[in-house]
Amino acid sequence: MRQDGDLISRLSEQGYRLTPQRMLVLSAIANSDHHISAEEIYAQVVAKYPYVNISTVYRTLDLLKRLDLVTETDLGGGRVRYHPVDKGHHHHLVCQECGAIIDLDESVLSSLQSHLLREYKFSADLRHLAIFGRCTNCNQ
Amino acid sequence: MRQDGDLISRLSEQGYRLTPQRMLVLSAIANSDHHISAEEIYAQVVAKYPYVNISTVYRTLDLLKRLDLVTETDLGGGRVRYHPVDKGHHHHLVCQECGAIIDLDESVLSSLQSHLLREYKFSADLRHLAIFGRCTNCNQ
DNA sequence: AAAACTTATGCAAGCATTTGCAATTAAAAC
DNA sequence: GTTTTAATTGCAAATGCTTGCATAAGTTTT
Ligand SMILES: [Zn+2]
Ligand SMILES: [Zn+2]
Ligand SMILES: [Zn+2]
Ligand SMILES: [Zn+2]
Repeated sequence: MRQDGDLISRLSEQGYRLTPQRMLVLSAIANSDHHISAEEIYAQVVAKYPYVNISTVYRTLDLLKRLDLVTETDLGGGRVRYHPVDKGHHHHLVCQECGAIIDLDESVLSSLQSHLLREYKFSADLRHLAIFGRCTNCNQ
Repeated sequence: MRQDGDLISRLSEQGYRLTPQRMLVLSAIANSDHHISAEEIYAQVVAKYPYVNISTVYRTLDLLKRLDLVTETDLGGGRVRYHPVDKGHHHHLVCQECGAIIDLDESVLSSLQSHLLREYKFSADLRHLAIFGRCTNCNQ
């Protein structure tokens, strides 16, 4: 289990207030090793501090995205999932049929990244992508 | 302006009913050359047939996706957009800062596609993708 | 330490999309 | 051509997420 200290210090360095709500959201993200959803974060936060509103959770997530501290990825299942950037970059293949998720090293997309930068001068945000499709089993 | 005949015949070939609602949704998609949203489709449909519900539009879009006749792509702006598959494959680079959209030939992702198939036996659905990031102007 | 200003939160309403269910419509069986 | 069965729709409610606005909490200025 990791500390959430680095996330928290990054926040205060940038001049944002360290409210109890924000600390709890940060904690929930930093201490989760899978890809956590807003509702899971909210449940953890509310357990310790009952008067938090889910919109505060979403606003904190928004802030963390802007500061490049967490990524937001649609892995299917109707809700978006969050992951701390400093826990390492990778991607996922998501089977639309059975829901299976295959993990991918970040290097798989690095040649695409540099191609887009070279040919289109476009700096693509490919930090934590989900690519949908069909796995072997489900592809007939 | 294209005919919607091919979309319609594909539907009936597969044993689905050609209800007025479906015909109007199909028409709206086939006759739009940009990437049309559910609400734009709904507006066009309602103009000709006032008693249609937006959930029917969404259900028809769902059907068309399952039959591989339209793609659904998030190009930003808070609503998803639809495009007929038979109007040609391509992709987009979407600037998160200014909203600019750069068009991409489908070939840009074909080596990724074959890499994923070869190495992971995963058949990725890369028919109409939006890649987010920053354009030259907005990248400092 | 008040006053003035800024930031962050809670609440309620809103938005895009989905879902459950009962009513309608069409196709199939008799 | 009725009855039976299946597909499709409309409606209302639900879901995940966002936004506007007034209150609250924290900072800065005086
Ligand atoms: Zn991941
Ligand atoms: Zn699968
Ligand atoms: Zn397109
Ligand atoms: Zn831009």
